[in-house]
Amino acid sequence: MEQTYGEVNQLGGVFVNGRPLPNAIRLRIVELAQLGIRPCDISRQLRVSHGCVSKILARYNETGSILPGAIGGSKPRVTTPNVVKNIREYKQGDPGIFAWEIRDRLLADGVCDKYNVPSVSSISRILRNKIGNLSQPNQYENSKQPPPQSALSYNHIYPYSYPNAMSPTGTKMSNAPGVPVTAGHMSIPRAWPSAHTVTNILGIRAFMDPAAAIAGTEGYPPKMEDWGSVNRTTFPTAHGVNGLDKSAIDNDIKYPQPSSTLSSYVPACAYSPSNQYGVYSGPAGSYVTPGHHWQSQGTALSHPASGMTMHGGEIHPPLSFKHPSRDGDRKPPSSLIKQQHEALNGVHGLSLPTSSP
DNA sequence: GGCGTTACGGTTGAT
DNA sequence: GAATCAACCGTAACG
Repeated sequence: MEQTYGEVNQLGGVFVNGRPLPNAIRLRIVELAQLGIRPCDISRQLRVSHGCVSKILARYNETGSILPGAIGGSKPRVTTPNVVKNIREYKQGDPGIFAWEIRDRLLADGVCDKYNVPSVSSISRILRNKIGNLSQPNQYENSKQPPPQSALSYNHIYPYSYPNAMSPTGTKMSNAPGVPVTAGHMSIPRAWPSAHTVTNILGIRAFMDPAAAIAGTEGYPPKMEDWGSVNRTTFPTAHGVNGLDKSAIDNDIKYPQPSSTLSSYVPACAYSPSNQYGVYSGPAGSYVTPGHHWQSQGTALSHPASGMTMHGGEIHPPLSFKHPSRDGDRKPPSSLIKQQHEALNGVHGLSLPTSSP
């Protein structure tokens, strides 16, 4: 898991197949684009395939987030306790009811919508497995009832939080020594089909559920897909815990980038130790900090389409995001204004290449 | 040459 | 605990 491996793409960039680019790179792609740098030049500069640049920028424009989507997992189950409860009621009211009739009633009563209504076979299974013996106490009714889920669709935030938001017992999440542990990463609701909703990716739940945001301080490193909920306030600096940890150094080596600057708003723990590859580990970001402090910290990056505000940390004013599509005057690198170069060189230590070497 | 799209091989996490 | 499935990833190639 922690082993170092990676591949080199045609541009000489290092990547790990199947894994997202580091947040730092993703952020820089967006930043450079906001500065009016063409995607092809961003691709060359960061040594990321143009397809990837295009994808990240498209996603950013669409969702306001540069974070990767939630990898793995399954869609939320449609047989929610509420659905089961209703099915039981239907069955009790009419023992001869057919599964397809139940399905229709679930739709008609607004318990489900067309997107999350269980299939007839699912209903049959529910009837067989969960309702077949009505004398048995119901597992759901004995527990806390979930929030109302009528007409729940995949586009809603599915109550996909872990049973225990604190869940420090997550055995898979080792807390590697020397690796800063971050906060507020658990219990990110997952939504389908789009896992890229701003609220989802940015972990807005931290706003609505401060307890969840705090939960992560219990030493439960964030899943990478949970970066969005990393609470910057809990780790003042990227290397503040143990100074420069090895992973951060590795990152700088393999991704020659001015981490000293970048890490100021891309803290080290964005890639959880459990998800870090050697080539990717190190400073990464909570520049999209969902914590409730981010609006009051430093420069905020706002996304024009979503209205989302991305925490800019210590991003310099020249990096205030502009929306390229609205600038309308995207300039080729060769004609980059001096300010842009200075912004990039000064802020990121980037030496912008020109399109034609 | 730039860029959107997509096939591909890969990873991840829930079931 | 392994297998399966379905989500995601970035690259490379195509148009």
